[in-house]
Amino acid sequence: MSKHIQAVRGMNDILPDVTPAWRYLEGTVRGLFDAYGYQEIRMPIVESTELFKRSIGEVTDIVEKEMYTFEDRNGDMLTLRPEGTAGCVRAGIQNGLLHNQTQRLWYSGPMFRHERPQKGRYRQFHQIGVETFGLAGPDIDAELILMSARLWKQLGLADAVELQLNSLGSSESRTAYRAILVEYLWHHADQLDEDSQRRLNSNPLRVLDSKNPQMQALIAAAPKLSDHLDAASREHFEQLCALLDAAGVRYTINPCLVRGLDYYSKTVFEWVTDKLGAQGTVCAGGRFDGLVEQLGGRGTPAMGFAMGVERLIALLDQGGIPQQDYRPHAYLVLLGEQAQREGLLLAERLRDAVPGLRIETHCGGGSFKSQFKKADRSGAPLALILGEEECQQGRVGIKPLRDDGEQQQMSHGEAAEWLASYMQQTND
RNA sequence: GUGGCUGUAGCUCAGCUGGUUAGAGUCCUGGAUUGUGAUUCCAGAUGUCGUGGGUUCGAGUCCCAUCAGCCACCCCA
Repeated sequence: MSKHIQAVRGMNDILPDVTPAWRYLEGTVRGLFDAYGYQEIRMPIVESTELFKRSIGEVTDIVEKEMYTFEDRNGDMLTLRPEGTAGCVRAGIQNGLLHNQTQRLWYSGPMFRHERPQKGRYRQFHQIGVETFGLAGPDIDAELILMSARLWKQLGLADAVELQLNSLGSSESRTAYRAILVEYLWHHADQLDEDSQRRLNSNPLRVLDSKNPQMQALIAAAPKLSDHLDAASREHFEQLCALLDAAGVRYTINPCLVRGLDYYSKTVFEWVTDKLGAQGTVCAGGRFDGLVEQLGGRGTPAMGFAMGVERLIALLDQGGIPQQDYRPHAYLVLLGEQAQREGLLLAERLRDAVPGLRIETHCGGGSFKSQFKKADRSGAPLALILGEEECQQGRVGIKPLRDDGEQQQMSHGEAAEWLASYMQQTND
């Protein structure tokens, strides 16, 4: 084993047995975004380290100890993106997409964080994300949540996830509350556990989210974020809730829901599941009205979310995905030298004549017996047979492998028609 | 970064308190059928027992280190 080079820890191969699930998810998501008028954007995987420091926050875990950062040959510090929002905002500013206009964008791709791998958590993982720009109201917040809710319905996951919602207030009121909270916690520093003492510096609001039972009394007595919301944020949040109520989307208001990235303000939300162990957040996002300006653009309201693809795939695996059939319709079996020469050409002609037809051509010779075995394994419902006899007569055999229909011989032209009508009958 | 559990054929696993040439199922290949698959029967192929050290007359089995996987903490999608 040591002679073999292994994949880098926490970076997984996505093998053919799961790629159908990935395609199903990606296809469904694309259709969903089209239905809401969102446009795709693709950003580089590598960005300046500075971008993430300025957006995610210098003292967050992500920036302090989880980024894959390296020096480029010319001395620039670069980082494999740990999330998508920063790059999306950068791309928007750089290309003038955010200047005095509205954008609804989506992206998907790999992200990198150097964490200890665990169920639902990998060093290379995939996110599908959505960002909107130039829209300040609770209506866009609601649209994003409705869109995600529709996705769960389409994927058959509606019963597996639940929505948690909170408001952090404007960046000003959040900052003010943060100071009040820090002061409170500072006064009780002796009662803080080790994690919370660390969070006091990095992300004090996260102390409220502690799972430690011994911290609960202290947390319960702490000043409440909701009591320190500015009036505009409170109204924004109430309107969002009303929109969700009207749409019949159920949610739980979780006053401890805080999110780890510095740029969030006002609305934050998470879709969580109890079916994936410790990494239960499947989709999360929020408003980041200050980020565009922070990255050098003109002040622009923004709201987005990201989904963890591996986690969604894991959920889909539990519920079973619809039979998306990428298997061939027909497996072409070839016996004899002439057939081996003509087989590839016959397959090409059939693909020309019958759009959408999936044919797997046998390569590499072997007995009829072994070829039929492979035909069976391929999952194809039909075997096409080209042997010496068929070659001489200019014909081809078609044998159903999944029902007890008779094997038939026909001309190549007839075979094309037969296959076309077969595909129509089976609605494929 | 911290802790617990696990590493034996491509895959799923057995291998008792250390004792000769390391096993099963599956998969793969060939045959029983000179041109017909999933069943059955027969035969065959495949392992540096994760890696490196140590203890021992002898290590898959015990000890240490290391790497990887899983789970939890932490973090977060």
